This record gives sequence, C-alpha cells and structure tokens, in this order.
Amino acid sequence: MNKQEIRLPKTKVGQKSFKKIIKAGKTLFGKAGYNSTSINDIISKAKVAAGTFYIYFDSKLALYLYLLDEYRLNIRRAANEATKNLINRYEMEKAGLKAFIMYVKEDPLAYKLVWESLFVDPEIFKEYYTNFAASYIHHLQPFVESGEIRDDIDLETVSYILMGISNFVGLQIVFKETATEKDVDYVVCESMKLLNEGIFKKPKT
Amino acid sequence: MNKQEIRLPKTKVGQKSFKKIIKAGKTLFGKAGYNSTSINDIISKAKVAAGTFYIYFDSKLALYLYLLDEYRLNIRRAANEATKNLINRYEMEKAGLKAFIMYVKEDPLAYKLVWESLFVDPEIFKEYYTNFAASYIHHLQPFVESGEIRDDIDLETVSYILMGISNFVGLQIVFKETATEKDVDYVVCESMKLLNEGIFKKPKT
DNA sequence: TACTAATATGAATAAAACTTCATATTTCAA
DNA sequence: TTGAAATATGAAGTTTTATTCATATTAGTA
Repeated sequence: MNKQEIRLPKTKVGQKSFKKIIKAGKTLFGKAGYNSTSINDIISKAKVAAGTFYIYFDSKLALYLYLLDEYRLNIRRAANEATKNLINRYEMEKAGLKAFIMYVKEDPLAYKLVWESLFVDPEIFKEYYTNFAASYIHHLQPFVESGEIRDDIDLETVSYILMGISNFVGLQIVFKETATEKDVDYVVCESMKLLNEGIFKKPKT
Repeated sequence: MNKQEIRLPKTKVGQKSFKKIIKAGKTLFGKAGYNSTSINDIISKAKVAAGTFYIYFDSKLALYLYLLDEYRLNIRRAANEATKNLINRYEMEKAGLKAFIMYVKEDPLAYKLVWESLFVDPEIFKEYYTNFAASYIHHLQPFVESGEIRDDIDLETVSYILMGISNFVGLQIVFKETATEKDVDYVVCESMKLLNEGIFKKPKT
C-alpha cells in the first residue's frame, strides 16, 4: 500500500505551486471525477512538472484525500455558521438545510467528492456517514428531552432521513442549472412542511 | 468517442461466455467499482480470452451500461411487484420503501451501479433521477386529487425527498452487515411515522 | 555574500490497460 | 454431411499512466 501523505510547502514559491495543483485538482476532479483524472492531466493543467507534484503529494489519492478533508470542513463550517444563533430545532434544521444546499449549489464538487469516496475507498464513505449520523443523533437528543422533537421515533433513522433529504433536495437544485437562492428557499420551505406534518392529510379532529 | 454497443450471442456456447462475462462484471464492479476494474480483471475472472470480450461488448463502458439497465429494471420491478395490489398511498409508500431497501440489502451492487453513474457519465445519472422524479410525481398526483396527500406541498420536492429517504435509510441498513428483515421493517416503520406526522411535536389542540 | 534547504524540471523507466487480428475451433441449418 | 456463420484464443501492438531521479534553479537566512 503506497502512502498518502502530503508535504506542505515552506516558501512562497512552494505555496504557489501547491495552490496551482490544488486548483487544478478541484477543477478536474469536479469535471471528470477522480478516476478519470490522471496525474498528467493535473500537472499539465496546473503547469508544473511531474516531479513538482510528487514534492507535495505522494500520489493522486493523497491529493484527493486532502481535498475531501477540506470540503468536509467547509460543509460543517457552513452548517455551524448558519445555525449558531438559533435556539429551536425547527429553525436550526431549516437554516442547516438551506446552508447545505446553497453550499453544494455554489460548489457541486463538494458533493461529488464525498459521494465519490464510495468508489475511491468505501471505508471512507461509510465512516463519513456513520460519523455524521452519530453527530446528528447527539445534536437531536436534547430536543427530544426539551419536548420539541417527538420521543416516539428512532433518532438514528431520523438522522439518515435528514441526510437523505439534504442530499436529494440538493440534487434537485443542482440539476437545475438556473436555480436561484429563491428556488432554494422554496424547496427548503416545502421540505420543512414535510418535517412538520408529514405528507398525508390528517382526518379532521 | 468509442461506441458502447453490445452484441448478444446467437448460440448456446456464446450465451455461456456472455453470462460468464456478465457475472464477472457484476462481482468485480460490485467489489472494486467500475473504474478500478480493468477488462483484464474481468476476462481473467470470467475465464475467457480478451478477444471473446470484444465479440460481445464494444468496451468496458458497454458492459457497465448493460448492467446498469438490468439493475434499473430490477429495482423498478421490485417496487411495482410490492405495490401492485395496494390501493392507498400510505401502504404503497411503505411497501415500496421496504422493497427498495430489501433489494439493495440483498444486492448492494444495484446501489453502487446507479450512484457510480455520476462518475461514469453525469448525464446518465441526472437523467435517471429526473426521470424517476417525474414518474414519482405522476404517481403521486392522483392521491392529491383523491385527498390522501396534502395539496399544499410541492410534489417535485416531495419526490426528491422520498428518493432521498429510500437511498439513505437504505444506506443505514447496508452499513450494518448483520441487518435482518426485521431491522428493515423497523426503519421503514420509523420512516413512515415521519411521513405521517413529521418529526416535531404538535402543540396540543 | 555565501551557503543550505527548498523547489523545479522533464526525460526516462516501468507498469498497467485497452484493443486488434490472424488463426483455430465449434455450431447448426440446409 | 457440409460449409458458412459464430465463437474462441492469446500474443502483440498501442496507448495511457504513474513514478523516479539526476540536474538546475531559487529562496531565505546567518
């Protein structure tokens, strides 16, 4: 098994090359995906020599993992930022959903990168979503206790459902190249209706 | 652009080779994914010569597309089968969700194959989900008219949400190697609670 | 300024993968 | 039975990709 380490540059010149590689990697992984992008593609796009690539990265996988980490952090940061001043869970879910969708709308690579991990290394993929679910459960629990969330529903399943909604309603937006923030607000609002009262009509009480 | 056609065998001997290739393809795509599987891997697993592969398939992509089509059909068939005798939408959603999850639990390749299309050819992926959503809307519409489904919610968003739930609750099950049919029933039941009444507690009326 | 560490280069090597083709064998319908 | 169509083979050619390394240049500091 080859290593997947990176070596950060120590001078300005090095930083410039490093950034060029990162940028080319983002563009190409985003367009063609990890497996269809060769190191040759990356270095010719970045306009650096082959050897330069290997100064900073052990392999293509090392670059991928670096970018994956960056995007995971960004996604988490965007969600935290959006929800930090809110106190009730409904508003938090709404703001978190919008933040996620806006993020992937602006930069669909984030999406692809995480999903593609299933094919780069299934363990990475599984770990990401199981961790995410665990964290979600942990954040939902207090609201069960406070009474805002119903206490007769399995939080693990709820977590996966909420992830599923984010991802697929996100897809809905990403598929429409012309979607605006208004469109995002609309689908978020519709999603919240479902989280609020379900999709089925209640018999009149 | 190379063609992606297949040539079906015309004799029993040909059928045998064809099937061996299909089987090897399923196994290897399922284990390592499309891009990490080479034609050499496939032919050596199938125990046929390189030339034999090209008698039936123009390329690796042609084989992938053939399998993708097969799985899409299977998934649709499983869902139709499960819902065919049901009349109310609640029961249909429940049965469809269970059928989908049971299907991917038994054969996770179906999952991977469809998702991987995002990286094999994003257009295929997009087309699959937009078609699926369109079909979903079409099937939901009558139940809005009959009054079973609320009429104040966007059906396209609902469709994407329902696809998201299937896929991610499916993941939840696939992640647990030891999951049984009982576990599937459980998560399906929890999901239906959410579709029924949402996750938030209602103020007492 | 001088020197060391950092960085850059790209040709060359090695490994992996795709595809073709000339030849051989088998099938099956006439 | 016979012959055309179908099928099988795998070595060889081609292309693509990853990686190394000897050499050259540059940056930054003592």
